[in-house]
Amino acid sequence: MSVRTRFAPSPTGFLHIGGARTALFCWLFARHHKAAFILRIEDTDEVRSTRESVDAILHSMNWLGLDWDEGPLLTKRDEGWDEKGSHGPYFQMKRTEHYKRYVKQLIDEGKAYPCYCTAEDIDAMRKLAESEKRNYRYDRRCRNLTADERKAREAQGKKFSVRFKMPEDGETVVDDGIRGQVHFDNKLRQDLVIQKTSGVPTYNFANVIDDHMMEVTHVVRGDEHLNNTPEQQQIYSALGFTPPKFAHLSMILGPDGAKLSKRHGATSVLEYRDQGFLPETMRNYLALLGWSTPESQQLFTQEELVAKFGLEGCQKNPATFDNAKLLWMNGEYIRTSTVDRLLEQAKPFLEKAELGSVDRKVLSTAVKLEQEKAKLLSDIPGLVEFFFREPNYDPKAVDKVLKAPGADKVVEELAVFLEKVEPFTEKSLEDAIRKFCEDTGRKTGQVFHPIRVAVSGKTTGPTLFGMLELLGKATVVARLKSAQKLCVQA
RNA sequence: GGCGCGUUCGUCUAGCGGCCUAGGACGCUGCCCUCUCAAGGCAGAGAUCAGGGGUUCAAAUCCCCUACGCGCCA
Repeated sequence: MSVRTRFAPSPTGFLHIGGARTALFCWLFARHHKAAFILRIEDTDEVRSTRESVDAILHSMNWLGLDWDEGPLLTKRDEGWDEKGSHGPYFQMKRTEHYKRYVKQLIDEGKAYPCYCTAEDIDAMRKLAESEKRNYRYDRRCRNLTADERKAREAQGKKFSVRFKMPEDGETVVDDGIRGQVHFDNKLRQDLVIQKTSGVPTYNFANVIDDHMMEVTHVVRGDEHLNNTPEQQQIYSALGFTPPKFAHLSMILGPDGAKLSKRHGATSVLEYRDQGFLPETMRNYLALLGWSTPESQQLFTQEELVAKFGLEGCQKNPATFDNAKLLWMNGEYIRTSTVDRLLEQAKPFLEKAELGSVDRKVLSTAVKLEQEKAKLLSDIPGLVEFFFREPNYDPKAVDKVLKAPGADKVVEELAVFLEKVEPFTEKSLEDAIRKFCEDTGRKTGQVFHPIRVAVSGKTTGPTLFGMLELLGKATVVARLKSAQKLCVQA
């Protein structure tokens, strides 16, 4: 049988880092096994589900390069999303008839039952248990009602939820792909609600029906679902379905050890994009959060990731998200990226800095000169800006370098000297300026630094002569001249 | 509170009974390279493997208990 797997997010918010990590692992698992990868939207939370969230999830996955074989299409139309795949629909709210059918089947077979207890009833039971210092567990008072008793309640117009009958003894063993066998004592389990009074199925039920109907063979999901798995497995067998293989991923924690959340700063995938991270960085970094190879390899191409990924390498304990390492990795990817790709990825940032329509060739060379310094795509505009407009003189740089003794003379003399350098290229500039140092008896540092600051406004920057060449003679000379007034000591 | 999961450098991790005086990566420190900044190279600090009991000739690795963290249910 062919392998099929899925990612099944609830559209109750943007795709956060934890969700993205789960999506990535599902996707890697699928691609590694050449399996079908399904994207299913679990929108049964009528209150919190939004269309914006669906959109955000779709676009986040698309940005990360996680493509799916079945599920909603990326672009939304007025009436919703078109879908692809033969096992749809892929929105749970479009599948309610199936859930109802199976709920009915379970009731008819005596494997589930209507429960007429109201929220108040449940609350009272809970309070009582608390006052008696007992653990609350639904007392199953509706489990064995006779047909007449049910009729009577319905005649009173009582609404009901539907509960699944858990076995009263024995144990349920979950054979987890990451954790191994996990044993659960059936006695201690609840009769899970599978359909709410609204008629909408609960997560744990819809999930089972869909995974079965979509012929999912492997479920890779977050740790928070491990505790629901015994109930789900019992539902599978009550329905005569073969359960899929489960694998539960550990959680991702914030720097303080608590589950990663909004108060830790950026948590949405798209926020990382907007900060200037490359999708390949996110993919690579997230893959390393809870997964590793025996060699502890750090950097992977997309293909390597797919080829090497496996559940064996997955960590059981939660991982803390580390921004410093993420940043390092992004620098790594920026450095090894082609300039063209960088330009394309940095486009929104360049446009924002009004460098969107600047000479492409100059920009390309400027980016190449500065590439190794950028940690974020959003660093790029600031690094190349001075090639296109008058520099912002950093006061510290001016104080330290231009106001240094003798700097004024250097700047003044060079404005004249560089006028004569021909051709105005990196190589001949270096030769000429070095010779200038020699002839005037100056150390190279005494000359190089003032030029740099006069021309770029900063003490840091790319290789001096390459920078001068790109700037061009006219600009260089003009800036040296205008910088002379900055050299005057107060 | 019950149940479940987890615990190796600050962080991500390697390790599946002897190769461990615990390896790699990020970060940190220093040196080298050098026109600055980066990048790169080299070196270094950093983990009594949560604690305690076993099992074994031998345990980070197997078993038990405790502590702590997290999750689910309530």
